[in-house]
Amino acid sequence: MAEELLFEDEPMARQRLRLWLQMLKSVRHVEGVLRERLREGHNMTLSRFDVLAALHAAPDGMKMSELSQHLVVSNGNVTGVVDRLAKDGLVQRAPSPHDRRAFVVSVTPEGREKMDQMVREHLAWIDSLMSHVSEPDVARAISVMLDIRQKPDRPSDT
Amino acid sequence: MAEELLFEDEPMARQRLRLWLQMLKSVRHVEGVLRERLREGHNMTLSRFDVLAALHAAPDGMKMSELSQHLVVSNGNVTGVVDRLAKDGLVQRAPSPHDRRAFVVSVTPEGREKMDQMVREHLAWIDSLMSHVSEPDVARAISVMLDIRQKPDRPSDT
DNA sequence: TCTCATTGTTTCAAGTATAAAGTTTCTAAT
DNA sequence: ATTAGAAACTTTATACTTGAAACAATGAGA
Repeated sequence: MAEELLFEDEPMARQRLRLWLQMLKSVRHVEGVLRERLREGHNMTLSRFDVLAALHAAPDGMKMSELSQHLVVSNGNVTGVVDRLAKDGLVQRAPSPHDRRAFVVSVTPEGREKMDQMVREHLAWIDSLMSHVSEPDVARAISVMLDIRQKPDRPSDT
Repeated sequence: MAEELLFEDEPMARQRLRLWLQMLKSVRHVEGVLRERLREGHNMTLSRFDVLAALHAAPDGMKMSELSQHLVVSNGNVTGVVDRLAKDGLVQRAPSPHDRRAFVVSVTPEGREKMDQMVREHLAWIDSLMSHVSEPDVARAISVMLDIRQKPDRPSDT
């Protein structure tokens, strides 16, 4: 079988692949650092923190489905993490007043108190981990991340 | 307790946090697409693919520990994934000639044949998913990802 | 040679994650 | 008012992932 032509510009494709691999590595690196510090300092896991942080920033709570979309994880995942957080008294589920299928999850006072401090530390950790990234590079990288989530216009994508 | 001064430049810290959150979302988005396509098209999971791809690019194989460092995952994780890949006949473990504690893992002929095609498709998927990111932005973003993994020089980091 | 901290790997328990299937409720169009 | 389809959520099975503990092998220094 002859070599098929799959790419208009293969060097460009390879460069994009390089970016993808570097993104993966950097995300895993930062996650590792965060995981360790949350565990050591707060007896907290990263996925619990992610859920708590989203709720901490949402004064009126969020629906389960809003949480899973915001965090880009499955519904079943959110169900499990919220279950554990609720068992620890850090979040609470309330029936949605408008939709009897839905729940509004929110941080409890205890959870909020814990998070006020943790969110602050987390911000400092991220700032420090990214201290080598300059202001214009941060802005540019944010816009690249947003571009990646645009729908692709290439035919090879469904 | 009075508000402590934790940041020289809090707006900059918040901007870096924004970047971090966007990185997380984009990585999870791309992972979701890759996961689905690998499952539908090749009955393959993403973590198995990641290991296979690393080995596919390493003609002489890799040690377990090299794999876990390269992929930024734990040793125990690699042990499990390699076990499953070996059971499926896609990779093989050989004792290291230089170190009796170590194994050299490599792709089997069957694994290589499968991967030759899959790697090509994977490249096309990534290229398509990132088609909105221009050449200079890709280059810049790669360098940002590398910067993130430099040791931080700020005091708040251990 | 002995010793001992380190390295390479596996094992295990607990937690995280997905996909698919199931339940209930909602909505829109008859 | 009925009904079909979609949406919100949970449940289940399976797989992944980590951190810590265990073990053997290494290597550097006494």
